[in-house]
Amino acid sequence: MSALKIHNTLTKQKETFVPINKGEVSLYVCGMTVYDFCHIGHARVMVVFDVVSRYLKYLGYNVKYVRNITDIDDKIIARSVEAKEDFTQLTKRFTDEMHQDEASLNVLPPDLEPLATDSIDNIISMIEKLIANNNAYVGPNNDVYYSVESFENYGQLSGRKLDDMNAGERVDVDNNKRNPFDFVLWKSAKPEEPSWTSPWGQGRPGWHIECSAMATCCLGNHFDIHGGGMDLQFPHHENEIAQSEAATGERYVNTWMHNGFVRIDDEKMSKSLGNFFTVRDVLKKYRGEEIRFFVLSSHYRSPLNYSDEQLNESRSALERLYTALRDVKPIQNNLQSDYIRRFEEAMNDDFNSAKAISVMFECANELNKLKSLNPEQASLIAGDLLKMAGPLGLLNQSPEEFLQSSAGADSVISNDEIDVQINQRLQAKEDKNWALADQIRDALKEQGIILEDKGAETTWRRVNVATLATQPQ
RNA sequence: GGCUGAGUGGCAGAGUGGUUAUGCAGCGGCCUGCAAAGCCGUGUACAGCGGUUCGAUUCCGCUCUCAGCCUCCA
Repeated sequence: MSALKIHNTLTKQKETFVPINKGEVSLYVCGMTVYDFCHIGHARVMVVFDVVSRYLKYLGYNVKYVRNITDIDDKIIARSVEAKEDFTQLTKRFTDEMHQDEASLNVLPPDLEPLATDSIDNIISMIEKLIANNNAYVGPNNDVYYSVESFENYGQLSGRKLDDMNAGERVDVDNNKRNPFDFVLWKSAKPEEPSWTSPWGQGRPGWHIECSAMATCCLGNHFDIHGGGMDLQFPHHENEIAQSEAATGERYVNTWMHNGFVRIDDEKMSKSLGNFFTVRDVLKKYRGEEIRFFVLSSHYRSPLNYSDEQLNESRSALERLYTALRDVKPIQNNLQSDYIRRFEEAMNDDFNSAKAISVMFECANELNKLKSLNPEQASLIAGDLLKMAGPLGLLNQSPEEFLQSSAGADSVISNDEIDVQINQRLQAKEDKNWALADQIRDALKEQGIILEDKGAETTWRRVNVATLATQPQ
Protein backbone atom coordinates (compact mmCIF):
# COMPACT_ATOMS: atom_id res chain seq x y z
CA MET A 1 0.00 0.00 0.00
CA SER A 2 1.11 3.54 -0.66
CA ALA A 3 2.40 5.57 2.27
CA LEU A 4 0.62 8.61 3.65
CA LYS A 5 1.86 11.82 2.08
CA ILE A 6 1.05 15.24 3.50
CA HIS A 7 1.60 18.64 1.93
CA ASN A 8 3.89 20.55 4.26
CA THR A 9 3.49 24.32 4.09
CA LEU A 10 7.03 24.66 5.37
CA THR A 11 8.52 22.96 2.30
CA LYS A 12 5.57 23.49 -0.07
CA GLN A 13 5.83 19.84 -1.00
CA LYS A 14 4.06 16.61 -0.34
CA GLU A 15 6.19 14.57 2.02
CA THR A 16 5.88 11.01 3.19
CA PHE A 17 4.64 11.23 6.73
CA VAL A 18 7.00 9.80 9.31
CA PRO A 19 5.95 10.32 12.93
CA ILE A 20 8.50 11.31 15.54
CA ASN A 21 7.50 8.34 17.69
CA LYS A 22 6.61 5.19 15.85
CA GLY A 23 2.89 4.52 15.84
CA GLU A 24 2.02 7.84 17.45
CA VAL A 25 0.91 11.16 16.06
CA SER A 26 0.83 14.45 17.90
CA LEU A 27 -1.55 16.91 16.23
CA TYR A 28 -2.24 20.50 17.21
CA VAL A 29 -4.84 22.69 15.54
CA CYS A 30 -5.56 26.34 16.25
CA GLY A 31 -9.12 26.52 17.46
CA MET A 32 -11.68 29.22 17.85
CA THR A 33 -11.63 32.55 19.55
CA VAL A 34 -14.89 32.16 21.38
CA TYR A 35 -16.75 35.45 21.18
CA ASP A 36 -19.32 34.58 18.51
CA PHE A 37 -20.98 31.71 16.68
CA CYS A 38 -18.94 29.51 14.35
CA HIS A 39 -19.24 30.31 10.68
CA ILE A 40 -18.77 27.94 7.74
CA GLY A 41 -15.09 28.76 7.59
CA HIS A 42 -14.69 27.47 11.12
CA ALA A 43 -16.74 24.44 10.13
CA ARG A 44 -14.23 23.69 7.41
CA VAL A 45 -11.30 23.66 9.83
CA MET A 46 -13.19 21.50 12.28
CA VAL A 47 -14.27 19.00 9.62
CA VAL A 48 -10.95 18.88 7.78
CA PHE A 49 -8.88 18.18 10.86
CA ASP A 50 -11.50 15.85 12.24
CA VAL A 51 -10.95 13.79 9.09
CA VAL A 52 -7.17 14.07 9.43
CA SER A 53 -7.40 12.78 12.95
CA ARG A 54 -9.92 10.05 12.09
CA TYR A 55 -7.90 8.86 9.11
CA LEU A 56 -4.67 8.72 11.11
CA LYS A 57 -6.51 6.59 13.63
CA TYR A 58 -7.91 4.47 10.79
CA LEU A 59 -4.32 3.86 9.69
CA GLY A 60 -3.62 2.54 13.16
CA TYR A 61 -1.82 5.49 14.70
CA ASN A 62 -2.33 6.40 18.29
CA VAL A 63 -3.35 10.02 17.78
CA LYS A 64 -3.20 12.79 20.34
CA TYR A 65 -5.26 15.61 18.92
CA VAL A 66 -5.11 18.97 20.68
CA ARG A 67 -7.22 21.94 19.66
CA ASN A 68 -7.08 25.01 21.82
CA ILE A 69 -9.70 27.55 22.74
CA THR A 70 -8.71 31.20 22.77
CA ASP A 71 -10.74 32.59 25.61
CA ILE A 72 -8.98 35.91 26.18
CA ASP A 73 -8.14 38.54 23.60
CA ASP A 74 -9.07 42.07 22.52
CA LYS A 75 -12.20 41.06 20.66
CA ILE A 76 -13.49 39.07 23.58
CA ILE A 77 -12.93 42.03 25.88
CA ALA A 78 -14.63 44.38 23.44
CA ARG A 79 -17.60 42.04 23.06
CA SER A 80 -17.98 41.54 26.78
CA VAL A 81 -18.00 45.30 27.39
CA GLU A 82 -20.51 45.75 24.59
CA ALA A 83 -22.78 42.97 25.86
CA LYS A 84 -22.22 43.96 29.52
CA GLU A 85 -21.44 40.31 30.13
CA ASP A 86 -18.52 39.03 32.16
CA PHE A 87 -15.91 37.80 29.72
CA THR A 88 -15.73 34.34 31.31
CA GLN A 89 -19.48 34.06 30.96
CA LEU A 90 -19.28 35.10 27.32
CA THR A 91 -16.52 32.66 26.41
CA LYS A 92 -18.23 29.84 28.26
CA ARG A 93 -21.44 30.52 26.36
CA PHE A 94 -19.79 30.47 22.93
CA THR A 95 -17.67 27.47 23.80
CA ASP A 96 -20.90 25.59 24.46
CA GLU A 97 -22.35 26.83 21.19
CA MET A 98 -19.23 25.68 19.35
CA HIS A 99 -19.54 22.23 20.88
CA GLN A 100 -23.12 22.04 19.66
CA ASP A 101 -22.07 22.96 16.14
CA GLU A 102 -19.35 20.34 16.21
CA ALA A 103 -21.81 17.69 17.25
CA SER A 104 -24.13 18.69 14.42
CA LEU A 105 -21.29 18.25 11.98
CA ASN A 106 -20.33 14.90 13.48
CA VAL A 107 -16.96 16.31 14.46
CA LEU A 108 -15.43 14.27 17.26
CA PRO A 109 -14.10 16.21 20.25
CA PRO A 110 -10.31 16.56 20.23
CA ASP A 111 -8.41 14.64 22.87
CA LEU A 112 -7.46 17.83 24.66
CA GLU A 113 -9.01 21.27 24.45
CA PRO A 114 -6.81 23.58 26.51
CA LEU A 115 -7.86 27.13 27.39
CA ALA A 116 -5.54 30.09 27.09
CA THR A 117 -6.65 31.32 30.50
CA ASP A 118 -5.63 28.00 32.08
CA SER A 119 -2.16 28.34 30.61
CA ILE A 120 -1.04 31.68 32.00
CA ASP A 121 1.78 30.15 34.08
CA ASN A 122 3.21 28.34 31.07
CA ILE A 123 2.89 31.46 28.98
CA ILE A 124 4.73 33.56 31.55
CA SER A 125 7.56 31.09 31.91
CA MET A 126 7.96 30.89 28.15
CA ILE A 127 8.14 34.68 27.91
CA GLU A 128 10.73 34.72 30.70
CA LYS A 129 12.85 32.30 28.73
CA LEU A 130 12.56 34.47 25.63
CA ILE A 131 13.65 37.54 27.56
CA ALA A 132 16.54 35.63 29.08
CA ASN A 133 17.58 34.48 25.61
CA ASN A 134 17.42 38.03 24.26
CA ASN A 135 14.58 37.14 21.92
CA ALA A 136 12.18 39.43 23.71
CA TYR A 137 12.27 42.81 25.45
CA VAL A 138 10.10 44.97 27.64
CA GLY A 139 8.96 48.06 25.78
CA PRO A 140 8.65 51.58 27.17
CA ASN A 141 4.93 50.95 27.68
CA ASN A 142 5.70 47.80 29.73
CA ASP A 143 4.34 45.50 27.01
CA VAL A 144 6.67 42.62 26.24
CA TYR A 145 7.62 42.21 22.59
CA TYR A 146 9.24 39.47 20.58
CA SER A 147 12.16 40.70 18.55
CA VAL A 148 11.81 39.25 15.06
CA GLU A 149 15.37 40.21 14.17
CA SER A 150 16.64 37.99 16.94
CA PHE A 151 15.34 34.90 15.20
CA GLU A 152 17.38 34.02 12.19
CA ASN A 153 14.79 31.93 10.39
CA TYR A 154 11.97 34.39 10.78
CA GLY A 155 9.78 34.10 7.68
CA GLN A 156 10.55 30.48 6.88
CA LEU A 157 6.96 29.32 6.96
CA SER A 158 5.34 32.13 5.02
CA GLY A 159 8.27 32.45 2.65
CA ARG A 160 8.88 36.11 3.17
CA LYS A 161 11.78 38.23 4.23
CA LEU A 162 11.55 41.05 6.72
CA ASP A 163 12.98 43.41 4.12
CA ASP A 164 10.26 42.57 1.62
CA MET A 165 7.37 43.26 3.90
CA ASN A 166 5.50 46.50 3.86
CA ALA A 167 5.40 47.81 7.38
CA GLY A 168 2.33 49.82 8.09
CA GLU A 169 0.41 48.31 5.16
CA ARG A 170 -2.72 48.11 7.24
CA VAL A 171 -1.81 49.05 10.76
CA ASP A 172 0.01 52.11 12.02
CA VAL A 173 3.54 51.43 13.10
CA ASP A 174 3.82 51.18 16.87
CA ASN A 175 6.68 53.24 18.22
CA ASN A 176 7.08 51.06 21.28
CA LYS A 177 8.54 48.36 19.04
CA ARG A 178 12.13 48.17 17.90
CA ASN A 179 11.06 46.64 14.61
CA PRO A 180 7.57 47.19 13.23
CA PHE A 181 7.15 43.43 12.86
CA ASP A 182 7.90 42.71 16.49
CA PHE A 183 4.79 41.36 18.14
CA VAL A 184 3.29 41.41 21.59
CA LEU A 185 3.93 38.57 24.01
CA TRP A 186 2.44 40.24 27.05
CA LYS A 187 0.08 43.14 26.95
CA SER A 188 -0.36 45.48 29.92
CA ALA A 189 -3.89 45.79 31.18
CA LYS A 190 -5.81 49.02 31.07
CA PRO A 191 -7.99 49.72 34.09
CA GLU A 192 -11.06 47.45 34.19
CA GLU A 193 -9.61 44.94 31.77
CA PRO A 194 -9.26 41.31 32.80
CA SER A 195 -5.67 40.69 33.84
CA TRP A 196 -3.20 38.33 35.42
CA THR A 197 -0.20 39.06 37.57
CA SER A 198 3.16 38.81 35.82
CA PRO A 199 6.74 39.98 36.33
CA TRP A 200 5.81 42.86 33.98
CA GLY A 201 2.75 43.90 35.89
CA GLN A 202 -0.93 43.14 35.41
CA GLY A 203 -1.73 42.07 31.89
CA ARG A 204 -2.74 39.37 29.48
CA PRO A 205 -0.97 37.17 26.95
CA GLY A 206 -0.56 38.14 23.32
CA TRP A 207 -2.37 36.05 20.75
CA HIS A 208 0.54 34.00 19.41
CA ILE A 209 2.25 32.99 22.62
CA GLU A 210 -0.73 31.08 23.99
CA CYS A 211 -0.59 28.54 21.16
CA SER A 212 3.15 28.04 21.60
CA ALA A 213 2.64 27.49 25.30
CA MET A 214 -0.36 25.18 24.98
CA ALA A 215 1.06 23.10 22.14
CA THR A 216 4.38 22.65 23.92
CA CYS A 217 2.69 21.88 27.16
CA CYS A 218 0.33 19.26 25.70
CA LEU A 219 2.53 17.72 23.04
CA GLY A 220 6.12 18.55 23.96
CA ASN A 221 8.67 20.90 22.42
CA HIS A 222 8.71 19.03 19.13
CA PHE A 223 5.60 17.44 17.64
CA ASP A 224 4.30 16.03 14.37
CA ILE A 225 1.55 18.10 12.80
CA HIS A 226 0.25 21.60 13.33
CA GLY A 227 -2.80 22.76 11.42
CA GLY A 228 -5.09 25.69 10.91
CA GLY A 229 -6.60 28.00 8.32
CA MET A 230 -4.50 29.54 5.56
CA ASP A 231 -4.74 32.96 7.11
CA LEU A 232 -2.93 31.79 10.22
CA GLN A 233 0.20 31.03 8.21
CA PHE A 234 1.33 34.59 8.69
CA PRO A 235 1.76 36.00 11.19
CA HIS A 236 0.32 33.56 13.69
CA HIS A 237 2.15 30.37 12.84
CA GLU A 238 5.30 32.16 11.78
CA ASN A 239 5.35 33.74 15.21
CA GLU A 240 4.64 30.48 16.95
CA ILE A 241 7.71 28.97 15.33
CA ALA A 242 9.84 31.94 16.29
CA GLN A 243 8.66 31.85 19.90
CA SER A 244 8.80 28.13 20.44
CA GLU A 245 12.09 27.45 18.73
CA ALA A 246 13.77 30.41 20.40
CA ALA A 247 12.44 29.35 23.80
CA THR A 248 13.17 25.63 23.59
CA GLY A 249 16.09 25.50 21.20
CA GLU A 250 14.37 22.60 19.45
CA ARG A 251 12.52 22.22 16.22
CA TYR A 252 8.87 23.02 16.88
CA VAL A 253 6.77 21.22 14.24
CA ASN A 254 7.56 18.76 11.47
CA THR A 255 4.52 19.18 9.26
CA TRP A 256 2.42 22.32 8.85
CA MET A 257 -1.02 21.88 7.29
CA HIS A 258 -3.23 24.75 6.17
CA ASN A 259 -6.72 24.49 4.80
CA GLY A 260 -8.11 26.81 2.12
CA PHE A 261 -10.86 29.32 2.65
CA VAL A 262 -14.53 29.14 2.22
CA ARG A 263 -15.62 31.79 -0.24
CA ILE A 264 -18.81 33.55 -1.09
CA ASP A 265 -19.00 34.76 -4.68
CA ASP A 266 -15.29 34.13 -5.10
CA GLU A 267 -14.42 36.28 -2.12
CA LYS A 268 -13.06 35.07 1.18
CA MET A 269 -15.70 34.51 3.82
CA SER A 270 -14.63 36.39 6.89
CA LYS A 271 -15.86 38.23 9.87
CA SER A 272 -14.21 41.43 8.81
CA LEU A 273 -15.92 41.39 5.42
CA GLY A 274 -19.18 40.47 7.08
CA ASN A 275 -20.02 38.00 4.30
CA PHE A 276 -20.24 34.93 6.47
CA PHE A 277 -22.90 32.37 7.25
CA THR A 278 -22.94 30.83 10.68
CA VAL A 279 -23.17 27.09 11.01
CA ARG A 280 -26.33 27.72 12.99
CA ASP A 281 -27.93 29.54 10.06
CA VAL A 282 -27.04 26.91 7.51
CA LEU A 283 -28.31 24.14 9.78
CA LYS A 284 -31.77 25.65 9.52
CA LYS A 285 -31.83 24.62 5.88
CA TYR A 286 -29.38 21.74 5.63
CA ARG A 287 -28.37 18.77 7.68
CA GLY A 288 -24.99 18.73 9.37
CA GLU A 289 -23.96 15.80 7.23
CA GLU A 290 -24.71 17.80 4.10
CA ILE A 291 -22.43 20.59 5.27
CA ARG A 292 -19.80 18.00 6.08
CA PHE A 293 -20.11 16.38 2.66
CA PHE A 294 -19.88 19.80 1.03
CA VAL A 295 -16.64 20.52 2.89
CA LEU A 296 -15.14 17.15 1.96
CA SER A 297 -16.21 17.26 -1.67
CA SER A 298 -13.20 19.38 -2.55
CA HIS A 299 -9.58 19.05 -1.52
CA TYR A 300 -8.83 20.72 1.82
CA ARG A 301 -6.29 23.12 0.35
CA SER A 302 -8.54 24.36 -2.46
CA PRO A 303 -10.89 27.25 -2.09
CA LEU A 304 -14.44 26.19 -1.40
CA ASN A 305 -17.22 28.32 -2.82
CA TYR A 306 -20.29 28.36 -0.66
CA SER A 307 -23.71 28.42 -2.29
CA ASP A 308 -27.12 26.88 -1.81
CA GLU A 309 -26.63 25.10 -5.11
CA GLN A 310 -23.56 23.37 -3.71
CA LEU A 311 -25.39 22.34 -0.57
CA ASN A 312 -28.26 21.02 -2.67
CA GLU A 313 -25.84 18.93 -4.66
CA SER A 314 -24.34 17.57 -1.49
CA ARG A 315 -27.81 16.58 -0.41
CA SER A 316 -28.45 14.77 -3.71
CA ALA A 317 -25.11 13.03 -3.51
CA LEU A 318 -25.77 11.80 0.03
CA GLU A 319 -29.23 10.66 -1.02
CA ARG A 320 -27.63 8.51 -3.65
CA LEU A 321 -25.24 6.90 -1.18
CA TYR A 322 -27.92 6.32 1.43
CA THR A 323 -30.32 4.99 -1.20
CA ALA A 324 -27.71 2.46 -2.23
CA LEU A 325 -27.49 1.30 1.38
CA ARG A 326 -31.23 0.75 1.64
CA ASP A 327 -32.46 -2.84 1.91
CA VAL A 328 -29.05 -4.33 2.44
CA LYS A 329 -27.35 -5.62 5.58
CA PRO A 330 -23.76 -4.41 5.53
CA ILE A 331 -21.22 -6.89 6.80
CA GLN A 332 -17.55 -6.40 7.45
CA ASN A 333 -15.51 -7.46 4.47
CA ASN A 334 -12.31 -9.02 5.75
CA LEU A 335 -10.70 -9.11 2.36
CA GLN A 336 -9.09 -5.88 1.24
CA SER A 337 -11.22 -4.96 -1.75
CA ASP A 338 -10.13 -2.87 -4.67
CA TYR A 339 -12.39 -0.09 -3.44
CA ILE A 340 -10.68 0.06 -0.08
CA ARG A 341 -7.30 0.01 -1.74
CA ARG A 342 -8.20 2.93 -4.00
CA PHE A 343 -9.86 4.78 -1.15
CA GLU A 344 -6.72 4.54 0.94
CA GLU A 345 -4.59 5.54 -1.99
CA ALA A 346 -6.68 8.68 -2.38
CA MET A 347 -6.58 9.51 1.32
CA ASN A 348 -2.88 8.77 1.48
CA ASP A 349 -2.38 11.40 -1.18
CA ASP A 350 -2.62 14.39 1.14
CA PHE A 351 -6.09 13.48 2.38
CA ASN A 352 -7.73 13.70 -1.04
CA SER A 353 -11.27 13.34 0.22
CA ALA A 354 -12.79 14.38 -3.11
CA LYS A 355 -11.16 11.48 -4.85
CA ALA A 356 -11.93 9.16 -1.96
CA ILE A 357 -15.59 10.09 -2.25
CA SER A 358 -15.57 9.28 -5.96
CA VAL A 359 -14.50 5.74 -5.04
CA MET A 360 -17.47 5.58 -2.69
CA PHE A 361 -19.78 6.40 -5.59
CA GLU A 362 -18.31 3.67 -7.76
CA CYS A 363 -18.83 1.33 -4.86
CA ALA A 364 -22.45 2.49 -4.55
CA ASN A 365 -22.99 1.81 -8.23
CA GLU A 366 -21.87 -1.77 -7.87
CA LEU A 367 -23.90 -2.12 -4.71
CA ASN A 368 -27.03 -1.03 -6.57
CA LYS A 369 -26.40 -3.66 -9.21
CA LEU A 370 -25.68 -6.46 -6.76
CA LYS A 371 -28.55 -5.84 -4.39
CA SER A 372 -31.00 -7.86 -6.44
CA LEU A 373 -28.52 -10.20 -8.10
CA ASN A 374 -26.35 -11.32 -5.22
CA PRO A 375 -27.41 -10.10 -1.77
CA GLU A 376 -24.47 -11.72 -0.01
CA GLN A 377 -21.96 -10.02 -2.22
CA ALA A 378 -23.96 -6.81 -1.84
CA SER A 379 -23.60 -7.02 1.93
CA LEU A 380 -19.84 -7.14 1.60
CA ILE A 381 -19.81 -4.20 -0.78
CA ALA A 382 -22.03 -2.26 1.60
CA GLY A 383 -19.53 -3.08 4.33
CA ASP A 384 -16.80 -1.58 2.17
CA LEU A 385 -18.85 1.54 1.59
CA LEU A 386 -19.33 2.06 5.30
CA LYS A 387 -15.70 1.33 5.97
CA MET A 388 -14.72 4.17 3.65
CA ALA A 389 -17.34 6.46 5.13
CA GLY A 390 -15.96 5.94 8.63
CA PRO A 391 -12.82 8.08 8.52
CA LEU A 392 -14.75 10.72 6.59
CA GLY A 393 -17.38 10.81 9.31
CA LEU A 394 -20.14 10.23 6.75
CA LEU A 395 -23.03 7.76 6.45
CA ASN A 396 -23.29 7.31 10.19
CA GLN A 397 -27.08 7.27 10.14
CA SER A 398 -29.36 4.54 8.92
CA PRO A 399 -30.68 5.14 5.39
CA GLU A 400 -34.21 5.54 6.76
CA GLU A 401 -33.07 8.06 9.32
CA PHE A 402 -31.35 10.14 6.70
CA LEU A 403 -33.90 9.83 3.92
CA GLN A 404 -36.95 10.30 6.11
CA SER A 405 -35.66 12.74 8.68
CA SER A 406 -37.24 16.15 8.68
CA ALA A 407 -34.01 17.73 9.93
CA GLY A 408 -33.03 20.38 7.44
CA ALA A 409 -36.14 19.68 5.36
CA ASP A 410 -38.93 22.19 5.11
CA SER A 411 -41.81 19.73 4.95
CA VAL A 412 -43.89 19.44 8.07
CA ILE A 413 -46.20 16.51 7.37
CA SER A 414 -45.88 13.82 10.05
CA ASN A 415 -44.71 10.27 9.49
CA ASP A 416 -48.08 8.98 10.67
CA GLU A 417 -49.96 11.11 8.19
CA ILE A 418 -47.64 9.92 5.43
CA ASP A 419 -48.44 6.31 6.35
CA VAL A 420 -52.16 7.05 6.22
CA GLN A 421 -51.79 8.55 2.76
CA ILE A 422 -49.66 5.68 1.54
CA ASN A 423 -52.23 3.14 2.72
CA GLN A 424 -54.99 5.00 0.97
CA ARG A 425 -52.93 5.01 -2.17
CA LEU A 426 -52.17 1.31 -1.89
CA GLN A 427 -55.89 0.67 -1.76
CA ALA A 428 -56.41 2.89 -4.79
CA LYS A 429 -53.70 0.97 -6.59
CA GLU A 430 -55.35 -2.31 -5.72
CA ASP A 431 -58.58 -0.92 -7.13
CA LYS A 432 -56.62 0.14 -10.20
CA ASN A 433 -57.82 3.64 -9.51
CA TRP A 434 -54.70 5.15 -11.01
CA ALA A 435 -56.05 8.66 -11.04
CA LEU A 436 -56.55 8.64 -7.28
CA ALA A 437 -53.23 6.94 -6.67
CA ASP A 438 -51.43 9.56 -8.73
CA GLN A 439 -53.34 12.34 -7.07
CA ILE A 440 -52.23 11.17 -3.62
CA ARG A 441 -48.67 10.83 -4.81
CA ASP A 442 -48.67 14.30 -6.35
CA ALA A 443 -50.19 15.83 -3.26
CA LEU A 444 -47.47 14.29 -1.11
CA LYS A 445 -44.80 15.44 -3.50
CA GLU A 446 -45.98 19.00 -3.08
CA GLN A 447 -45.34 18.55 0.61
CA GLY A 448 -41.85 17.27 -0.01
CA ILE A 449 -42.56 13.56 0.19
CA ILE A 450 -41.44 11.36 -2.67
CA LEU A 451 -43.05 7.94 -2.95
CA GLU A 452 -41.33 4.95 -4.45
CA ASP A 453 -43.23 1.78 -5.30
CA LYS A 454 -41.43 -1.47 -4.97
CA GLY A 455 -43.71 -4.35 -5.87
CA ALA A 456 -46.55 -4.27 -3.39
CA GLU A 457 -44.67 -1.98 -1.03
CA THR A 458 -44.24 1.75 -1.05
CA THR A 459 -41.32 3.52 0.53
CA TRP A 460 -40.92 7.25 0.94
CA ARG A 461 -38.32 9.90 1.50
CA ARG A 462 -38.38 13.53 2.43
CA VAL A 463 -36.93 16.19 0.17
CA ASN A 464 -36.93 19.95 0.29
CA VAL A 465 -39.96 21.49 -1.30
CA ALA A 466 -37.85 24.53 -2.06
CA THR A 467 -35.27 22.34 -3.77
CA LEU A 468 -37.92 20.67 -5.89
CA ALA A 469 -39.23 24.02 -6.96
CA THR A 470 -35.85 25.31 -8.06
CA GLN A 471 -35.02 22.23 -10.08
CA PRO A 472 -35.46 22.74 -13.81
CA GLN A 473 -38.31 20.66 -15.12
C1' G B 1 5.77 46.72 -4.47
C1' G B 2 7.01 41.54 -2.16
C1' C B 3 5.30 36.50 -1.56
C1' U B 4 1.72 32.35 -2.48
C1' G B 5 -1.99 29.63 -4.99
C1' A B 6 -5.41 28.90 -8.98
C1' G B 7 -7.76 28.94 -14.11
C1' U B 8 -10.76 21.58 -16.40
C1' G B 9 -17.15 19.73 -20.13
C1' G B 10 -24.04 23.24 -18.42
C1' C B 11 -22.59 23.39 -12.86
C1' A B 12 -19.34 21.39 -9.00
C1' G B 13 -14.79 18.95 -8.76
C1' A B 14 -10.50 15.04 -9.13
C1' G B 15 -6.61 13.56 -12.09
C1' U B 16 -3.11 12.30 -15.92
C1' G B 17 2.65 12.90 -20.94
C1' G B 18 -1.04 8.76 -25.22
C1' U B 19 -6.59 4.82 -22.33
C1' U B 20 -14.22 6.31 -18.72
C1' A B 21 -12.70 10.45 -12.86
C1' U B 22 -16.88 11.16 -9.78
C1' G B 23 -21.53 13.80 -8.46
C1' C B 24 -25.56 17.01 -10.12
C1' A B 25 -28.16 18.59 -14.48
C1' G B 26 -29.32 17.04 -19.92
C1' C B 27 -30.42 13.41 -23.81
C1' G B 28 -31.77 8.12 -25.44
C1' G B 29 -33.15 3.30 -23.59
C1' C B 30 -34.55 -0.69 -19.78
C1' C B 31 -37.67 -1.26 -15.53
C1' U B 32 -42.77 0.76 -13.87
C1' G B 33 -50.08 1.01 -14.53
C1' C B 34 -47.65 5.85 -14.67
C1' A B 35 -43.76 7.58 -11.67
C1' A B 36 -39.59 7.57 -8.32
C1' A B 37 -35.26 5.01 -7.34
C1' G B 38 -31.99 1.95 -9.90
C1' C B 39 -29.50 0.05 -14.30
C1' C B 40 -27.44 0.66 -19.45
C1' G B 41 -25.86 4.08 -23.19
C1' U B 42 -24.60 9.16 -24.26
C1' G B 43 -20.90 14.88 -23.92
C1' U B 44 -15.30 15.78 -29.45
C1' A B 45 -13.54 19.70 -21.18
C1' C B 46 -8.87 21.11 -19.99
C1' A B 47 -7.67 30.35 -20.04
C1' G B 48 -4.49 32.26 -24.42
C1' C B 49 0.20 32.16 -27.18
C1' G B 50 4.77 29.85 -28.00
C1' G B 51 8.38 25.73 -26.86
C1' U B 52 10.08 20.52 -25.56
C1' U B 53 8.06 15.70 -27.43
C1' C B 54 6.30 10.66 -32.01
C1' G B 55 2.37 12.73 -28.91
C1' A B 56 0.62 17.80 -23.84
C1' U B 57 -5.00 19.40 -20.55
C1' U B 58 -0.69 17.17 -18.03
C1' C B 59 6.45 19.47 -18.62
C1' C B 60 8.90 24.61 -19.73
C1' G B 61 8.38 29.96 -20.95
C1' C B 62 5.43 34.21 -21.69
C1' U B 63 0.55 36.68 -21.54
C1' C B 64 -4.23 37.38 -19.54
C1' U B 65 -7.71 36.64 -15.52
C1' C B 66 -8.95 35.44 -10.47
C1' A B 67 -8.06 34.60 -5.28
C1' G B 68 -5.10 34.90 -0.73
C1' C B 69 -1.19 36.91 2.65
C1' C B 70 2.17 41.31 3.85
C1' U B 71 0.89 42.10 12.43
C1' C B 72 -8.34 41.54 12.81
C1' C B 73 -9.42 36.67 10.65
C1' A B 74 -10.20 29.46 10.21
